[in-house]
Amino acid sequence: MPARVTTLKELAASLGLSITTVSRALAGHRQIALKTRERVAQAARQAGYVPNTAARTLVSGRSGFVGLVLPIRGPNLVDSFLGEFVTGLGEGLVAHGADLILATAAQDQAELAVLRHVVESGRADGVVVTRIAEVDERLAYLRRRGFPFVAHGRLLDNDFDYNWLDTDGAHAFGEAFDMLYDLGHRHFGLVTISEPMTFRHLRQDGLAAAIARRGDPSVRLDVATAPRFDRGARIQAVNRMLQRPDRPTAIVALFDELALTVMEEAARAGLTVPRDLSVIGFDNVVASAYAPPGLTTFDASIRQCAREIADMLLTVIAEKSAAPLTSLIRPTLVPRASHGPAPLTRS
Amino acid sequence: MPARVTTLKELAASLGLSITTVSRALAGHRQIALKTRERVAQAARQAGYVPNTAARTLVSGRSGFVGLVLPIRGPNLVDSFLGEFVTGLGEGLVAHGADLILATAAQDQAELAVLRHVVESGRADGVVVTRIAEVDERLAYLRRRGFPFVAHGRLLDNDFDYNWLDTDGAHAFGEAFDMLYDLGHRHFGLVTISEPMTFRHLRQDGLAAAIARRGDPSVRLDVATAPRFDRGARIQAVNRMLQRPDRPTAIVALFDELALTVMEEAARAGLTVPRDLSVIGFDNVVASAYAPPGLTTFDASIRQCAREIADMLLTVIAEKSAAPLTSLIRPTLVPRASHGPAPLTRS
DNA sequence: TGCAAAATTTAAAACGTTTGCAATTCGGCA
DNA sequence: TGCCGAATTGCAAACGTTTTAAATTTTGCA
Repeated sequence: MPARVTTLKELAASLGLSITTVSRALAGHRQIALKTRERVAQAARQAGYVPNTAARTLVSGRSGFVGLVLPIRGPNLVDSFLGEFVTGLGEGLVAHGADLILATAAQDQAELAVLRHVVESGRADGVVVTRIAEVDERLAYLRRRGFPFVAHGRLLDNDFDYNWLDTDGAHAFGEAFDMLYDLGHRHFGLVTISEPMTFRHLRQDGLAAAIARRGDPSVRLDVATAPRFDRGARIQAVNRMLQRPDRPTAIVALFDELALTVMEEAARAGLTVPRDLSVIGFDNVVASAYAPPGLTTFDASIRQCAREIADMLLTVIAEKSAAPLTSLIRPTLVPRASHGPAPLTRS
Repeated sequence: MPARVTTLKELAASLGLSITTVSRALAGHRQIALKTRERVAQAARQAGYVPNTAARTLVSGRSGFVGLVLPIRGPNLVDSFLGEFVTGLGEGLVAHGADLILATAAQDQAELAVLRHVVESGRADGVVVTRIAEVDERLAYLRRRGFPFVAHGRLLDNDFDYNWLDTDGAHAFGEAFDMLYDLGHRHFGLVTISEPMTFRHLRQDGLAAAIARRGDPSVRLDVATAPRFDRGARIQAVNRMLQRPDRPTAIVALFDELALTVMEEAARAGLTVPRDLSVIGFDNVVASAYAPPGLTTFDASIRQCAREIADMLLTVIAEKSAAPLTSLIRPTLVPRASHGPAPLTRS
């Protein structure tokens, strides 16, 4: 109720004890008499005492925070990734009394600089790194620095060990291929992005591996690439693929947003999904359930992954053990209505 | 590059200066010789010096953080609200060198307790409060405590002054009514929630006011209410409204999620939107663009609002002036294909 | 050259907590 | 009653920074 915060000194004075004793009593040290501990706990509760984070951090070297550098985003979010991710992290952290710090990278500012600032200022005991790039200076920095972190995603080469959790996109894309192949499709399209993120390789490689496994030389794969945030270019790339006389009968998109574009453009081109064209996405964004005829996609359960990432990170922070934690989550197929048998005839 | 952080003491020692001088030089105090300031800045840059947040906070009493208590959410997020809101806050904060702290309320934990903890621990210089309830103990606490905050949303009664930013839902719902009335609709339905949030009143009152303004006694309004997170109950409530022989010809939903349910159930009941039924939502979630035939709704530009909230809060923190800041943002109509003329005949 | 004023730098306290070590109190036994 | 060890409590340092007040150096002018 008071306008000022209660401090340990005040609490100690009101109890006629030393600061040391009160501090220890609240921490539950057994060397403090049980009766004293109870008396202190009672007084602290009544006074609404909450220890000052800055002071505690300063002396203990632990802030109780985990950092996340906010991905710089385009003008419009089209999915709930960030919300789910942050919610999941929060859920995982709160179980251990930790909280989340969100550091935003300003427009002109490199994400690495923000990360460095978070780390060097001692704001956080560990960080989560998302959207892993092919050459990721953030991971290199954190490793050099010996700072606890967990990556959401992976590097392509495993030059060094680190903690990561990734969605098994390779497996999903293989599964998508197998399903489509069994439905008679032989001519495939992949819509991907030009940004150097590792997940595009992992997923594309998973697709290629599944094709190779099948060993059918009649299988063909076309690839369309466009910048992630350039909607115009994306539409162009999709249309180039759709309007060729020998267009694919099945298109796999790197993620739902691209798949939705494919469905929109297919409709505009007079194609009926899935009769003329099968489309499969990845992420299971909310809109994928609403976009007619309902997009078949994979659910990566972001929130759940984030929760596990939080757990991993807290483990890493607690015991700076050498053994790197890794986790590969298999996404689940969400079969809706955008895939079907390959069209029988083709000119 | 070093594994340990650089401290002010080390920096001072390496420069042959006192800690005081280095601190002041970095802060840009004019009393320090220009040449010294430059020399210090150079050395700090090279050493990668970043001041320790805990120490700075402890002595200055300012953490440079703004707090947000994460709304406890149901198992599945259906929109990107949180992501947009957090992004907007981050954008607003980073311009002033502030960052965001996200505190999650555990399942069984009251949001107020988490808020109290954030405030009393000195983690944050101010907080943002969302989802204002009819009787909101958080606002009461913050006011009693004299702690800087900005509310996203408003209380119904203006017993005391506080800083808020709200979307003008009342105006939007009035606008929706006017548009539908002019299209010939006379029988309206409102789908709302049972949770005691103030925005449902503000929007419903806006609708009622518009009806009253029109002064047409033939206008009729039915209201369906269901718990926010109980999908089953919501569907039931919607169907009760839809399956009455004299169902409304136009339904306004408190927000898009409800409107999407209305459209789904209407389709299931064999009704064609907008021929048989007009539907209007609020929020402009991504799915509303994809749900056939395209939901007419209002865009509240969450991200923009959040950015302004951040600005307001930083102002409040900087100058604890008495004048309360308030801002009422008018949402823009996003006309899509879910509204149209009232059906001509009715049994 | 000397002295006051201006310019520049520094010592030390403070912020609120944790913790190593020392001091005090207590109970039991001779 | 006196003493020892165990139980309990307290002193003081430390964490890294900002800031007040004071000390030191430099400059300008007689």
